[in-house]
Amino acid sequence: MQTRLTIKDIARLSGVGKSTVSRVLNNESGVSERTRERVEAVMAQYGFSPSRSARAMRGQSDKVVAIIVTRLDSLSENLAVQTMLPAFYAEGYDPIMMESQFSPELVAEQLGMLRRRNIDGVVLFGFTGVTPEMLQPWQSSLVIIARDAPGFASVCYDDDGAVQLLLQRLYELGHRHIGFLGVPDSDTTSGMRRREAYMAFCQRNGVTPRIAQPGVTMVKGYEHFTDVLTPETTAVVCATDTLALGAGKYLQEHPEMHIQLASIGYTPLMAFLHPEIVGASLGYAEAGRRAAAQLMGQITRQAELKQIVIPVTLN
Amino acid sequence: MQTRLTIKDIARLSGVGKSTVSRVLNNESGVSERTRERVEAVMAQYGFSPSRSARAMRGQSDKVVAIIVTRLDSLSENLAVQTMLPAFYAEGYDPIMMESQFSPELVAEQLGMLRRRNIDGVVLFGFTGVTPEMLQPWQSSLVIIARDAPGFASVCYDDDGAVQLLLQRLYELGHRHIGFLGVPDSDTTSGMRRREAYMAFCQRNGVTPRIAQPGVTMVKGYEHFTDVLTPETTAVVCATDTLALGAGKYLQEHPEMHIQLASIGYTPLMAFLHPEIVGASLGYAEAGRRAAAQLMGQITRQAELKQIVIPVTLN
DNA sequence: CTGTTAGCGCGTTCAC
DNA sequence: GTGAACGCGCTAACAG
Repeated sequence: MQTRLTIKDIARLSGVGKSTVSRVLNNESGVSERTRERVEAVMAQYGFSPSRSARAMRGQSDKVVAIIVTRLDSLSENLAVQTMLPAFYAEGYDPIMMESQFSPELVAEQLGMLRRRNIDGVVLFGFTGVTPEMLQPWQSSLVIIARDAPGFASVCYDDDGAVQLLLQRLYELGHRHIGFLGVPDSDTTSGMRRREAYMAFCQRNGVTPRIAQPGVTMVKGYEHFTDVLTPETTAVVCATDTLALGAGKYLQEHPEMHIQLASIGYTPLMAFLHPEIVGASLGYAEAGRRAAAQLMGQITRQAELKQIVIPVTLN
Repeated sequence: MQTRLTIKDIARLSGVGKSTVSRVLNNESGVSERTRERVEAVMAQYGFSPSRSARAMRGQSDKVVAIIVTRLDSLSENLAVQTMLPAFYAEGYDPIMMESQFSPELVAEQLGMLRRRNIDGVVLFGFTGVTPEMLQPWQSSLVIIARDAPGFASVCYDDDGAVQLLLQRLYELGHRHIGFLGVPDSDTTSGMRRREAYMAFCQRNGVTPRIAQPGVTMVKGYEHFTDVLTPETTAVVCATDTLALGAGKYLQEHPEMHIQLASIGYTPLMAFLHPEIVGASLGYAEAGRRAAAQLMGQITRQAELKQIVIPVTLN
């Protein structure tokens, strides 16, 4: 591997000083149009690109951000990451990935390591157990997704709106006895918040609530589907698509039941297996875009720490 | 943010010279036990960690590797990445992620960018269209997964073995008329290779082959499932779990058919939806581990470019 | 407008 | 064994 050429070489090759090359590189003013063009031509010709490490050492930033997902095989998070990556690359930032596995301790450790590495920013997929304290050092260079924390930038999903949207649709379709298959309250957003939104709707519309919060897995959805059924029940809202898959399997095995399912989260898999389900999309892709944009704003322009809520859409 | 302390500070604080600290840092010999301990104590006390950028500038390596997945939402690839990440972190390497979206052009572009960035190594999830030529510059610091290329290190799945294992099992179960629902030959491994393995088995065992290769999606599996059926057919092998999900749905809607499904790839989703399916696991997690180990070996110890094949297991 | 100079934090000779 | 000096590629301050 031949030694890469440096800013000095470019300077020599284009007959100028190093600092002029540096100025051109950073689009600084104070360089005549002619020299700028000449230098740029030489750089292009030799395919020159400055050493990241050297710049990082002078400035502060090594232009690296971290994305901490809860689980690499979480479909929803992947959809968000998918839109994040190009956004980061477009700004010249390298995204490194980590997996928190829903462990607050692991996150604390990872954040520590990232701080020592002098990383520029972090996108963290939140979950129950991450406390504002552990995020404190990152306040100005962190965006948290799926959770909000006071004083931090965040991109959240509209749990409340999603539940309302689904219930309203079911209501319009004539359903008056609607059960709710949910996640335990220990999960703030997908658990408690969605349940509360359901209860609020019931109260407003004189619907008798019927709730079960068995867990997060397909199996739980399958086994506890009947928990939310009364003889009058004609529809059930599932708090997550995973639960909905469980419920869907139960219904498939009981074709006589004719219960309308609704679900927060609508994946291609669900569209294929259960096209009849009414689904609400939380806008993962959009969340990724917004999170990346927000973080870049904070890093490069001290943008204010906004709390963003992604609008829901019905499928 | 207060200015981080440097090797110089540590030197001053422990009453030695910079180079001694440097030696301790790199575990070099030629430092008395006493001073080493003293310096290490100081480093620990102040939580010192050397600047990556500065080291990168001196040596070659910035200790960054890239992982190029085809799609972020590919479950199989995620399982491999999941085991890769800790392996990289354990060696002090930061893994940055990219998505190729099955586009050879994109990969070429990404590899170019990575080369300019002076990245240490790449794990590439292969697919049809990536040519050895574009990988050439990376020969010594690349591991390709799911494809093999002559002269490159690779970690491959045992397509042949998986098909054989499944067919053999079905055969043992008494099935003699077994169809094959596959992926088009344009995909070398999951398409052609698996089909050929099927045909070879049929030939050896006097089974009449019955093949369809409609595509890769669930919908294709669903719509073309009947293509591989004859009145005698009692079992069907699906080349991928995605196809199997499609076929499974078809069977669920036709409970009278009683056809035994078998599939390459066995996910929790499938275990839940279709526990009756005979599945072969390709060993994604193991592949991730091996790939990371192989790459680290190549980078740090010029390990030879091995072509690794992960053994299949039956579920 | 442009070239020169001085470091950034670290690794690497060299002398001591 | 250990420290002082030098330079990596780049940016920032200062001269011209």
